[in-house]
Amino acid sequence: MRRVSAPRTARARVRAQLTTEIADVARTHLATDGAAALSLRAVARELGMASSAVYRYFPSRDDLLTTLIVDAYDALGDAAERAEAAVARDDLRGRLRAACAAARDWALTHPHEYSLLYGSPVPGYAAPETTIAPAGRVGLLVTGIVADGLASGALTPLPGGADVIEPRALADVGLTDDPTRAALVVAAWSGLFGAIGFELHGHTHNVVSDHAAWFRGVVDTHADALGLP
Amino acid sequence: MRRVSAPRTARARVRAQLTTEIADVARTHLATDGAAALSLRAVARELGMASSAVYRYFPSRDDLLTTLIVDAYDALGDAAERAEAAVARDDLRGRLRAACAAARDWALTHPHEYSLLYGSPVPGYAAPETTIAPAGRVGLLVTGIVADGLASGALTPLPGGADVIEPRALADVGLTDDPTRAALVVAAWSGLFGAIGFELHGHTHNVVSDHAAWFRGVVDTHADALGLP
DNA sequence: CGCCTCGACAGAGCAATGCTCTCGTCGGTT
DNA sequence: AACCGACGAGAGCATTGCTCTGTCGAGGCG
Repeated sequence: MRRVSAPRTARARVRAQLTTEIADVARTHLATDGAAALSLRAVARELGMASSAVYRYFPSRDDLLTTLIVDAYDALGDAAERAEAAVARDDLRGRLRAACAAARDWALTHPHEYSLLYGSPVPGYAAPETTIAPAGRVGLLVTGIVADGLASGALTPLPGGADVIEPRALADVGLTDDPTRAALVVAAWSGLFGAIGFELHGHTHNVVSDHAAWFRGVVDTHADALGLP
Repeated sequence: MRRVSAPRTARARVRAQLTTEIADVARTHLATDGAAALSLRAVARELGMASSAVYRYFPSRDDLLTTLIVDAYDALGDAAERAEAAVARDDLRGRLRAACAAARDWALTHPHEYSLLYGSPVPGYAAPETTIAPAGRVGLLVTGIVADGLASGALTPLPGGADVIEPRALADVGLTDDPTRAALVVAAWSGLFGAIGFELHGHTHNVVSDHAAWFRGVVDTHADALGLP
């Protein structure tokens, strides 16, 4: 949420304060009513200010949404990273399980925020540059687990590996010599969020009885595909 | 789209006609502008009628959306079923590949409709009963492939199988004696739409270079997990 | 210490939305 | 032929995002 690092003047300080205050109120509205119902006027009302005053802090509703999106990505990333960090480094499968379970928990506790991130994009909203870095955190986390396995020798590169993954992305995460597994990582990543989305949006209603157990199975299926011991 | 089977009177016929006409215009708006931008008034304008007149045919915007959703589910289901039907019955993996590829193609050609089905639910919109049957068609299709394999002996039931899937759903699709595989089917189903959604919503931007090949890999991973020969 | 500029805010206003209500009108039925 | 009900139009209400104009107060400069 911090917009600028050092609020020098008192003016700037109170401005930063109000900015976060607006974002906080907006976040609660988002959490209770969903993204599409997020009304700038309602936020202003709750803050006791005129709707036009909010525009001094956020040039448009989309900008407000952007900061909420970035915050949500960060919260989700934090949750997953914290859970994953608590597991022994050489327990690759355990790290994946922990990260995935934390992501699911976060999604279940923040359904509307999750939908904002991984559901249909908001109409007329084009994700700006600032969102792409936080968006990759969970993917990076999974990638890191696999990269660790390769580095320690617990995993050996898989054969094949056509040009499905961007070489640039491959190099960034140190998986240049195992592109096949990189593709599997992306598959696991998307499958993970597909499973969470299905549960969240009710597509498994009357089909899955124990969602937690089913999700664990999904994660283990991906762990098997990745060859995690 | 057909609302009632036999329009007896001329009145009923012209009514049915106008009803589908409204839905058709709404569908084009949905296809071009997305679900949230679908405006009842804009549809009425394009049809040259007062906005209030539309309410004689659809009691609310949500009802219009519901018929669009049902139609979209049916179109997606049709596409997948047609593609799958063209493959030799004993080629289980080929059938899965065909169905999945068709689903992806349909999603890429109808992104907004796809988002309406598998993206975040529209705010304040509660999916009525009528949507759940068409929604399950693609899942049923995948299930049918596995069930065929079990019936022909190409597949043998997997061990284990905790109570993760609803017994009722298990019985409905004839997978009572292979609950483990049923859970894998649901996993494949959700993973499939997770992958499509990732591609569609740009989460794999700068990561995946060849989406078609990557998607084939995802499908084959699930086919492997399901044990398809 | 006084002035003055600039940021902050409020309110009115515009175009648009979903939905309701009322009021004519025309078609099909008894 | 009379009538009843479906149909369509128009006005209206509450709401939204966003802009514009005017006013006030606090901070900086002379």
